[in-house]
Amino acid sequence: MHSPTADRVFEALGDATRRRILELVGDRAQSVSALQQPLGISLAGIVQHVKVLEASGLVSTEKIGRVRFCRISQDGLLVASSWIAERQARLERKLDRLGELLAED
Amino acid sequence: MHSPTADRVFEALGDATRRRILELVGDRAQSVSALQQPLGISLAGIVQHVKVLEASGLVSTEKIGRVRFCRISQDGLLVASSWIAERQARLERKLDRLGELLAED
DNA sequence: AAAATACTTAAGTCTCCACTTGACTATCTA
DNA sequence: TAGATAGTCAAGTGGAGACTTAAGTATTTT
Repeated sequence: MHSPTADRVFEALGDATRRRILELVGDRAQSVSALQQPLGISLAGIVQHVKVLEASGLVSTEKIGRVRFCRISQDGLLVASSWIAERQARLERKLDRLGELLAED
Repeated sequence: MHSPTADRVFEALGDATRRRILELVGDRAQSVSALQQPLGISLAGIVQHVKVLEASGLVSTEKIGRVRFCRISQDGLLVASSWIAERQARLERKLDRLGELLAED
C-alpha cells in the first residue's frame, strides 16, 4: 500500500468490477480464485484489480501458502468517506446560511 | 438527472477533473465558464463533465439567461456515502465478532 | 517425484472516454 | 442592429486501462 490518496481511492472505486470485489470481500476474507466465479473474468484480471485495490488502501492481502486472502481495509474507505463528508459539510453550511437569511425579519 | 445509481455516481467520481469541479462548486454556484480557468480545459470539455455529474445526481444546474450555474447536489453524494457506509458497517461488525471471540475465556 | 493447484508476470489487443476543434444557437450590451 | 459573450453539439483523435492468453513460479497433494 502506497498511502491512500483521494485520487487513488476514487479511481479504484470508479471501476464496477473492483467495487464488486469490495462487496465480495466485505463479509469474509476471500482467496483470489474464490472471486473468479462471481466476477466471471480471468484470474490474471482479478490479480490486476486486487493490486489496484491494495495500492489504494481499499483491501489488504495476506498470502498463506499458495493462496492469497483479500480482506477489505479501513484506510481507503476512510479517505473516500471523509472526502465526501467534506463536500456534504460545506453543502449543509451553505443551506444553513440560506436558512438564516430567510429567517431574518 | 436519471436517478443516481452507485454505478453512475462512482464512475463520475472516478475522474479527477470532475472531482475538482465538485470542489469548486461546493462553496458557491459557479457558471460553466468560471470553471474554465481553474480546470485549464476547453469549455466544451467542461460541459461534457457537467453533464456526467448532473446525470449522476452530483450537481444540479440552472440556466439563467445565457449562463448555466452549477451547484453541488445532495442526491449523488448520499448514494456514494451510503455505499461506503455499508462497507464500513460490515467491516466493523466483523471486527466486533473478532473482539468477542478474543474476549471469550 | 510427478501432478495438480493457486497464483504471478509479461505482452498484446481493443474498447472506451477525456479532450479537442469547428460550426452553431441563444442572450446580452453598446 | 451589430458585436460580443456564454454555452451547445457533432465529429474526430489519442491514450489509458480492462481484459486476454501464454508461459513461469511456488506450494501442496498423491
